[in-house]
Amino acid sequence: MANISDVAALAGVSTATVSRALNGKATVDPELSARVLAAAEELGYRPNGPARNLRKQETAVLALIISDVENPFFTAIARGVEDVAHAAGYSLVLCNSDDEQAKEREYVDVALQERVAGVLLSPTGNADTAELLERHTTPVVAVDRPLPNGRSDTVLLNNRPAAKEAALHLAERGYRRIGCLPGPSGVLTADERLAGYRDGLRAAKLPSSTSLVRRSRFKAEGARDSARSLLTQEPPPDAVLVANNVMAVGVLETLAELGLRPGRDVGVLAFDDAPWTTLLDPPLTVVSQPAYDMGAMAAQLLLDRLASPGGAPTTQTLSADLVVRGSTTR
Amino acid sequence: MANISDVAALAGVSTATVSRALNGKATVDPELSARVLAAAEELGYRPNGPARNLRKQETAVLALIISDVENPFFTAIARGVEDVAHAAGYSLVLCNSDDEQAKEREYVDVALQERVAGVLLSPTGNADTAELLERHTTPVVAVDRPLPNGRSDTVLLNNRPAAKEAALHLAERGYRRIGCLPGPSGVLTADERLAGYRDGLRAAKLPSSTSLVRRSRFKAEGARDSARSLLTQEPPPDAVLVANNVMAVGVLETLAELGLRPGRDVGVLAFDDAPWTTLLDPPLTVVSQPAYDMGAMAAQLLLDRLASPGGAPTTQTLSADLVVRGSTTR
DNA sequence: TTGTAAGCGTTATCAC
DNA sequence: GTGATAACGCTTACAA
Repeated sequence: MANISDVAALAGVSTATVSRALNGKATVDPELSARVLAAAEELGYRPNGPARNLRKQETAVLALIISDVENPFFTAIARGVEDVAHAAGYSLVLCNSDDEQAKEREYVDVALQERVAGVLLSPTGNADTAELLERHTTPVVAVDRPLPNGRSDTVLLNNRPAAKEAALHLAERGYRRIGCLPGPSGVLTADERLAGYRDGLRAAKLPSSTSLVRRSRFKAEGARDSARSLLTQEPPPDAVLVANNVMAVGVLETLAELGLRPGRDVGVLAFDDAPWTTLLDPPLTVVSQPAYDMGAMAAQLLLDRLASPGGAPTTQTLSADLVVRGSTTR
Repeated sequence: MANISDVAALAGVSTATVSRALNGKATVDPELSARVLAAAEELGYRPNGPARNLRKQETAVLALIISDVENPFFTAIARGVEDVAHAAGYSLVLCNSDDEQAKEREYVDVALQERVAGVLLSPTGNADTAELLERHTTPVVAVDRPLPNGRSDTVLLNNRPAAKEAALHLAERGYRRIGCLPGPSGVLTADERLAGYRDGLRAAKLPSSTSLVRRSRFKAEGARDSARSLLTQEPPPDAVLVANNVMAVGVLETLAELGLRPGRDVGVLAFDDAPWTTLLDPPLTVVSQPAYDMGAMAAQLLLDRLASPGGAPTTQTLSADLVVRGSTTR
């Protein structure tokens, strides 16, 4: 592949001039500049990224490490990040940690090695990763969940109030034994949604019981098992609050298997407003998270941090909206 | 950030020895090696990627450029690619072209500049991109759609027979005016699905008419408009074949707005088996594409090409499965 | 087995 | 306004 010397030779100038011309520096003769551009075009010259990054000690690449590429919530975040990053001249690379601490660790390692300008991360809760990032100077923004040590810019959702509102809504609709599938223990979003759910039950003066809660991974598979175990006990719950849209798929499948109709037999309320939620019969009542905005805001925070490295980390908390549909109507 | 000289100084050896120790070369004294490892650990040393890539003239990174991160079909491909790449020691970076030729062009440019080891691409049909890639030596594999010039390894689906089978299924179920939303004109997958649909109508001796076809982007929005225009004409179609799962969302929304029930009023059959298709009432009949396998196969093809650069490009074609559910039962 | 030093392709500093 | 040249941090002959 052609390098800067090839271009210089063809244009009959020095490599310094090629570099200046190609980077649009003011101080270069228009005629030479034209010759350089023509030569570069002819050779299909593309500057060597690694060499440039090495010399400049910086890259125009951001890394976004999310826990599930197949979850629309995270892909919406990715779009938000990408639009803002792109507008500022940064490329975005996406990495999928699968909610596994080892994979997350590995991708953070790669990002640090490649000296990306900054990292956006929805942390699995791996303390190693947090420590790793803290020891290095690469700016980090946590999205959706905070880093264990909490010493970074962070964009969160007000999970606890949102879950409380959701539980209260179920209570108002006349459901009396409300179950909850909050997601995995130890993940803050899950723990907060569980706490909010309990807040709601308390406020509605409904009995709270551990037998109404099942922890599982944020996956359809785990939710299927949890839902089956929850709904086949005696007495069964008459409603269920589900922590995300992927789990909601598993829950709804289980309801269908058990011959239970959402709303009439069992109230169903899930976090995340996926595109298919309105297609169901009855349509799904959801807690809609501003995923795109969370991504955009996180990217902006990172760009700000790159522009002015000093200063204390900030935490932005966005609000979710309860969108009432048919699955919470008896 | 600590560099190799810092480690060398702390361990009391030369940079060469540090490099050899850290890269597990055999010829290094165990005691020195231990000292190096300890020093590297203490300093939180992480080799500078750009410097290493520059020196070695190679990277262990693959780029996957897909046209829609929010489409489960493409994220499933991404998982297939990632698993295979990861097992072979490569990192995967994901880029989202949004089905826009300019963005695709830009990401290919970035990939070439960064000297990634190889590129996987579901092309938008941009001839520029194809030419760009051809002029450089970076290996490329096309997934789901071929490159315009067709001179690369390629993994495809047998779209035309699959669409024909789908159309025939609708005919067998007694639908007589079968419409089609094949996706954008000029995109091969869309054009092939349209051709297969016409094959099916011909085989079933049903009338084919351009008034039964609406072209649009592979998006819910476009499909909504197309479906409305298709279904409100006189006489309306009694079934519709939809080219992907994202469009299917738009079509199903439109049916609901028009008060039409899938299956009974209008037969609905869509490409892609998204997780939510079984939750609908009636559940959606689909053409299930082996997306994960397509990704895994494409990654393998790329790895093979990296291992042995010579040889003619191959094209692998996978088969889709018709999964019959309720939306094609009257 | 270890160290010295060249070189990967850029950009930036310095003379001219 | 342009050209030589040093430097970025690493790996790898080659020498010791």
